[in-house]
Amino acid sequence: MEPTDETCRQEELAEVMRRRLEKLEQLRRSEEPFKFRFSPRDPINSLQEKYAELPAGEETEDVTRVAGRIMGLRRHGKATFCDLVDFGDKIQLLASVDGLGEERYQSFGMLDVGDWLGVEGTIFRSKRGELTVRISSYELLSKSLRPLPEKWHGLRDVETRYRQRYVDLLVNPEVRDALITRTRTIKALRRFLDERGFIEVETPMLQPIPGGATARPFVTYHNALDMQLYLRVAPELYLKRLIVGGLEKVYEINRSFRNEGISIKHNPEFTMLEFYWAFVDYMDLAGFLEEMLATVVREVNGAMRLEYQGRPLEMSPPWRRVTMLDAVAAATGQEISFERSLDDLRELARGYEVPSEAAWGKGKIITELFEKTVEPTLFEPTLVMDYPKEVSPLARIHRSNPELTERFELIVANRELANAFSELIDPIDQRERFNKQAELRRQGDEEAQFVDRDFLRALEIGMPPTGGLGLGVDRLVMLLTDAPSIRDVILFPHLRPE
RNA sequence: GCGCCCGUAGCUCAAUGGCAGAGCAGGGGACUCUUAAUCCCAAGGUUGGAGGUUCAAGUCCUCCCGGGCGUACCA
Repeated sequence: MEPTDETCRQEELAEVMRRRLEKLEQLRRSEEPFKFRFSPRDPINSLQEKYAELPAGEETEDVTRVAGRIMGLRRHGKATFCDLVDFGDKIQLLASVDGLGEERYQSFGMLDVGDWLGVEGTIFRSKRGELTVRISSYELLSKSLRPLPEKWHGLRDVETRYRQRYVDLLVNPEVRDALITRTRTIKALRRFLDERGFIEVETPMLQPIPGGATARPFVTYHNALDMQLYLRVAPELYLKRLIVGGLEKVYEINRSFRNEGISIKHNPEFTMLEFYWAFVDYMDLAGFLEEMLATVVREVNGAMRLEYQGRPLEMSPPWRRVTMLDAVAAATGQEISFERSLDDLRELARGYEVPSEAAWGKGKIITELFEKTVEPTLFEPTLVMDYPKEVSPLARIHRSNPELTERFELIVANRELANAFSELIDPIDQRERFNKQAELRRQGDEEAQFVDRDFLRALEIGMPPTGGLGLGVDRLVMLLTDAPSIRDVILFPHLRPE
């Protein structure tokens, strides 16, 4: 983009901007309109706290320096009230001929809503009860050239909110609140794991073989190495290598990328927590997950009861546990087991508008039936236990049923929030599972997993019994912020270029 | 991908197929405790883009661009 062209075009289009550019030029003749610093200063929230008890109409001699963005101007001839905001906190300023003198008051009139301003003055509380700084001196810190959205209705246009998140953040406080809830959630997760001896690590996002999830990857290219690379769909296989390497408790909170459709629940890049813990199995993980989320919800939300999209959502453990087979049996009123024939199950699935593909086995059909008939009914937290082997190529075979794995998912508000299993540590079995996936891939399944020979080599070195868990952080934050869309908890959701 | 809906001034929104409007912001003026300040005046538009139907299109039709929701794939 050519800045001059863009500026000229704007000049023709927007009178507001043309006038501000003129002001800027005029200012440049007497001062630098983009200052280097304004320090020291008092944060506005600290002043609001310090003077919370100051009664209306009461003056102080206390001198303060504050800096922030002008979010409102109310001019009354020889006095002007001004709303100044820093980090979301507001304080009122009073500029007057009395306080500034004719000349400085005159040039105060050059300021616009949106400008960054630094002032010095004394604190008082106005007759109407507003904490106010009586300005004795001020300086423009940075000139704003574009107008902000209307003060009352704000910025509503969804597209503009996503594209110009910097404006959205200024005028829609709930965006800032959601962002803060997000960082508090992630900090609470970190603290919980750190306190229990987990080590945070970072593993490759650029991977020669994308593994750890059944999903289509993004493809990219490394010039110097002349090779294709993939953006990771999960950190799983690398974290498990670390377990092999003797790091017995590891976790990573970071982005993964999946080349799939965008929806209210899906962004192409999303944040996942994955942790791996040696010597425990999936039953241990189930209890640990309950404790972890209970702790996080209590820390971030205060109470264990949330409200999500108009419905009460009780997060207190213990959560309901049900096996996938029992859940599907209950939903269909039929006995669900691997004793039934493939055709039989296929016929049943058809009855629920689940058209099964030729390559699907019994496990896949049952899982699809689950997603169609059960998942939409699970609002309160539910641990769905024992997923079929066919759809779980990295999970260990169930100790009491070879068709199943020791795997559970946590479903909350009709969506998958976490996924965990007793890890498959048998290299011979893992090789067979990879080969099966490779076969599906040859048959055209683009989401089937790749054979990762180095990962197999790691398993052959020897991996201890391990439990591993992945948690969708964005989705957890959605619950905690009552957000209908994942875009509400991601600062810059993916959009097509303007 | 597919289906439905939306796109009008900087922002928020109006306008039976019949002269494109309002509030806020911005401009000029009055005003020294206001806070959605108030009052007076003036200005602001290629109705997302390109075609078409019509005496006449913001409005109807086709295509394109962007967005939202649903659906499919998935966490």
